[in-house]
Amino acid sequence: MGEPRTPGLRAQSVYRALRRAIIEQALKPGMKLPEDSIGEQLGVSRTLVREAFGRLAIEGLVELKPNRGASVAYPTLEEARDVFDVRRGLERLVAESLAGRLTAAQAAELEAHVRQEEKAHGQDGPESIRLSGEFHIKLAEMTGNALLLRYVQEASSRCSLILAIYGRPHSSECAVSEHRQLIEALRAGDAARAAHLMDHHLQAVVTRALLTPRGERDIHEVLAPYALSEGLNPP
Amino acid sequence: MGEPRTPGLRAQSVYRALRRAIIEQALKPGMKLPEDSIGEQLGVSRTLVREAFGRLAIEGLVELKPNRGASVAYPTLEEARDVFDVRRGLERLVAESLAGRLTAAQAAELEAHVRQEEKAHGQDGPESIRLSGEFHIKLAEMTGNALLLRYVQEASSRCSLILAIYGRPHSSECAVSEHRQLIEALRAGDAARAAHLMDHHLQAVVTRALLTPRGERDIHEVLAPYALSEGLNPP
DNA sequence: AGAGATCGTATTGTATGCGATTATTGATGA
DNA sequence: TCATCAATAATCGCATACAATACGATCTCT
Repeated sequence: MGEPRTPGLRAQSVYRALRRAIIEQALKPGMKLPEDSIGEQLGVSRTLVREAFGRLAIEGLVELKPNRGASVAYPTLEEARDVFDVRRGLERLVAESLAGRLTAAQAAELEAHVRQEEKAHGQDGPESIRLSGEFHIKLAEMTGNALLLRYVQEASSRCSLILAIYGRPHSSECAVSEHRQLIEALRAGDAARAAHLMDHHLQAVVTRALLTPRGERDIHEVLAPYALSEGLNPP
Repeated sequence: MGEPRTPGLRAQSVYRALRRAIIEQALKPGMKLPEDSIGEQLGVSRTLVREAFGRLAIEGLVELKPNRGASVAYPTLEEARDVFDVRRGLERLVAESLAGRLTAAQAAELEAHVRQEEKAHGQDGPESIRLSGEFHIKLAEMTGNALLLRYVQEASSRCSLILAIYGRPHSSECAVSEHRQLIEALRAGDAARAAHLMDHHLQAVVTRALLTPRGERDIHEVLAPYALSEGLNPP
């Protein structure tokens, strides 16, 4: 009836739904994802759910183990570092591509966005995080490079997952002032400075947010300190 | 009987087979890929073929149009530029990550590889192209960054496809001397110089190889000049 | 009581089937 | 002769069906 009859669209919908659910932590890292129940929940067959899992696995949002099904990814700290490193490289490229090539309209849009960020800075609900993420996506879009955009989006969503696991509770991720400086450098056409700013900005995000591992993966890691404090000797 | 009984492995095999076939141009850009016949050819059902198509589509090696099925991707020149730009950014990151961190064994491996390239330089069969591609993959592997490796591989295979379409017939892609210089900079731990060399190396690849569009997408473009020369007036 | 074997159930991997959409070919009329 | 159109065949999107595997509970034997 009201269902989308367009082919391939339902597959896309399933993918997007799961993606959002993971990023917003409705589905928590490590959580099991049975094909059956999810398909039922979403009103599609396992086929489409599997298809979505495939894409999400490639993007690093779900883990896919043979004969054991899918679960929300739980990146290790090492993987987290890798992702941030790549993201820095990609976004530096964004900055370089954009330096001196921003139209007036684009610059205005970015500044409007930053003003929004500033407004949302007080309450640190998910709003603030979402906005600072979108700033980077907007920049990537403005390069006009579709592949670059895709990679930045991918890295960005993985970062969300990572911060959900290892991030400090109330780290407001991106400092608004850093975004402002960046825009200024882009306007001035100073590619080197823009790249440098972006690099340090993302570096700062890491050190601000990604230091304290909280919430551990499995019993082992959780209990290890207790065992030690009792003089036990776990394998 | 001899078939892989391991689950998920056949899916992987289909993906790899198609991927290789595309990169080696056994399947030419633009070629239609019917699920049925390919599955039959490979001895699997359409399901697995579709799965492979999905991955390949994400990687930009096949195009997937709704209700029209899959075909080998035929990147536009603009997309080609995008891919090369991103690749440059990624490999620059590779160079920076590796500078001053190469073990003796790694350096030796790279030099051995370059010697092989030199040897194969005379005959410019697919051997030479494969080797110069593998050099870059090897570098990415040595960073130990799995995501970076994946992106470089992806960009690299897309570049193969692009060069197959737009590349000059006998451009030996990578100059061996440039690879040598790069290794030297990495050894010396000069990150800036290594990044710079990599950047210009890839830039050089583009200008050397990617200038003349040859081989057109469809009947239209192929026949247009003939039509004109005969005074015909196609729409 | 505890370790190990056995069976049942849940879930995955892959194939197949059905309806829908698109391409193609042959027929018809201007 | 060329364009238009209808019927047929090919192909796709998705759901379902079936086989294989893994997990858990019970049962047995020591």
